[in-house]
Amino acid sequence: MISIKDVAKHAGVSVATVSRVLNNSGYVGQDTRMKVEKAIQELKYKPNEVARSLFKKQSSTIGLIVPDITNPFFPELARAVEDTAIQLGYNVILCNSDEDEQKEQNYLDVLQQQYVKGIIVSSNTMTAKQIEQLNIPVVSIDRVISKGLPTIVVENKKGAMMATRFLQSKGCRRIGHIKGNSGVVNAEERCEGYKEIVGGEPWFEETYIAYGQYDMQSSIQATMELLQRHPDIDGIFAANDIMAIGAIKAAYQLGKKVPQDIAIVGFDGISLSKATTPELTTVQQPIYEMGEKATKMLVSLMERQQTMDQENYKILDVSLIEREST
Amino acid sequence: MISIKDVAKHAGVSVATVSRVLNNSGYVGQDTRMKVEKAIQELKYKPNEVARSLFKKQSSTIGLIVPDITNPFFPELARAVEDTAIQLGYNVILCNSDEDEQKEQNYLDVLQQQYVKGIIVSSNTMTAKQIEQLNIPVVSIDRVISKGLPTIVVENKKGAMMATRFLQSKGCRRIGHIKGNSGVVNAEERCEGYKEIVGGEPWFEETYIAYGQYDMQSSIQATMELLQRHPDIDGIFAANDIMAIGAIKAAYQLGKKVPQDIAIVGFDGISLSKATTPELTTVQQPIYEMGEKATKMLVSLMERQQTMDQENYKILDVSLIEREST
DNA sequence: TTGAAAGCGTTACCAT
DNA sequence: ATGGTAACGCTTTCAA
Repeated sequence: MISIKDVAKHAGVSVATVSRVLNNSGYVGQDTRMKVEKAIQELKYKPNEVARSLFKKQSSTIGLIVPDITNPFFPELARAVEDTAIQLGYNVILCNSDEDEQKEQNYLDVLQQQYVKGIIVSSNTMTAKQIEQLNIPVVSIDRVISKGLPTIVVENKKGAMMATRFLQSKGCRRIGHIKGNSGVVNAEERCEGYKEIVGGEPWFEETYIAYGQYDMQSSIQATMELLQRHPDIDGIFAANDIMAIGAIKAAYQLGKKVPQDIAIVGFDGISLSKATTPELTTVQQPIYEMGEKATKMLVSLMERQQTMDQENYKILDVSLIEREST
Repeated sequence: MISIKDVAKHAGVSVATVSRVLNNSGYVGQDTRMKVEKAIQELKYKPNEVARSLFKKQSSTIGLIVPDITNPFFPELARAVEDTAIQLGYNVILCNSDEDEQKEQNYLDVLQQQYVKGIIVSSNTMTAKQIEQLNIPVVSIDRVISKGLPTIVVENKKGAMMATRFLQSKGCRRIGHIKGNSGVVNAEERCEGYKEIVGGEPWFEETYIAYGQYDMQSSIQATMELLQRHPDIDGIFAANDIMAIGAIKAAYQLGKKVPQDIAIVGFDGISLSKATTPELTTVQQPIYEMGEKATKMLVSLMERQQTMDQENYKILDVSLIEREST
């Protein structure tokens, strides 16, 4: 690979000068600049990012840690982050923590060793202390880690309330909930929202809540059990779209028609929610916007532009999209 | 961040010695090694990957370039690659080329500048020449770039033939095809397989082929047009699962029942193919195995273990999974 | 068996 | 306005 030295030699100047035109810092004469630029062109020189990073103690890369890349919500988010990052001159390393604390810590180490300049993370095991030790900007997305940290989340509780209330308005009398992973903030919040609406109903018991894990398989299982436990259920609010799709499947397997016998609402608004039959009624998160905002927030933190504290904690709104499953 | 110098000082030895125990290379006395290891533990030292890469001119990272991360096939593949890479001591940078030659080239540059040690790529625009210039091992996955390159693909044509023949065996008399992106190798192969079976039928015309782009939106559109053009179609082979799901949607919108009025087969076997109603009959690719094999192949190339040439071009088998859409 | 020092490709400081 | 050079953290000769 061709280095700055080669360029310097080719242009008949010192490496310092080449470096200056590269970063346009310091003084460079008009014609000297021309000569150097010509040399760069001719040799097709590309600065070595590794050497740069070593010196600067930071790279032009940001890390993105997601819990499960096979959940379609995260590729959509990743896509937004990547687009925005590229546009702002950064690359992204995508890491899949698999909801595993060990793996997560490993990736944190790796990213730090790679001198990433900042990290966007969706995690429930990570602690504020852990993040401080990193000594680089971190933005939490989709899941709150701590009130003090830069964060992009949505109105989970409100969205859940909207969904549940909507089921009521559709005439549902017994509404069950398929909850996401226990311990995950947004799963808890969505569950709270659900309870807020139906918790006071005379029929309500905790057994109307089934425990899934934000994936389809667990949801099918959980829904089956739920519907066998309470055959009178005529409405289900699932904590994410993939689980809602699983719930639809489970309902069919038990011979129940959606939405005639049972109405189902999801959460997320992944593009797949339009792909099912029936199409899924869901609480739409502004996924792309979340990724975009998080990235911009991170970059402005990395570049230490002024950022009012209040600007660093954004709770985005959600909206209910009525489709065929209700 | 704490460096090798700190460790050396703490252990009362030279940096050279610390480096030796780190890489266990060269001679290190038994007790010296102990001292150093203790120091490493106590200081929680982690070698700086950037500095290492700079010296070695290669990092312990591999690149993975996929055309579209929002197509569920690729996250599943990425997951397999990542798992395997980690296990073998490598990290992966995931890049999304968006089927865009420009972006692809940009990522190639970036990866090279980061001294990645190897790349796994799914591309149709990349040329063998382009890859040679990289001077690092590259494994092509899912799409053949050139016969001479290390490659992992599946029996696309055979799979397509199986799918089409299967539709015939189910009694379909007019079978249409939703093709993937024009110019993409596997889309062409799957189309060929389809034609191989029905190309000779008296009813067949080119207009039984509709042009999609491996995503749902384009497929809905294409299927609509196809079914309006040929209302007699009672079977559709879609070139991937997402398009098959789109085809199901389109059929419903035109008031046709699947599988009663029209049978539909997909290709890929993404986990979502089980999620639809009706569940999708599809040609299953061994997705995880593909990612795993590609990664192992790449790593063995990177580490220059002996690799018989014949071992570097693998065409994996596919299998038809019959479910409810046929 | 161990240490000193050169070098990987950059950048930034200090001279000139 | 330009060049020389130390330094970033590491590995690997070369000597001792």
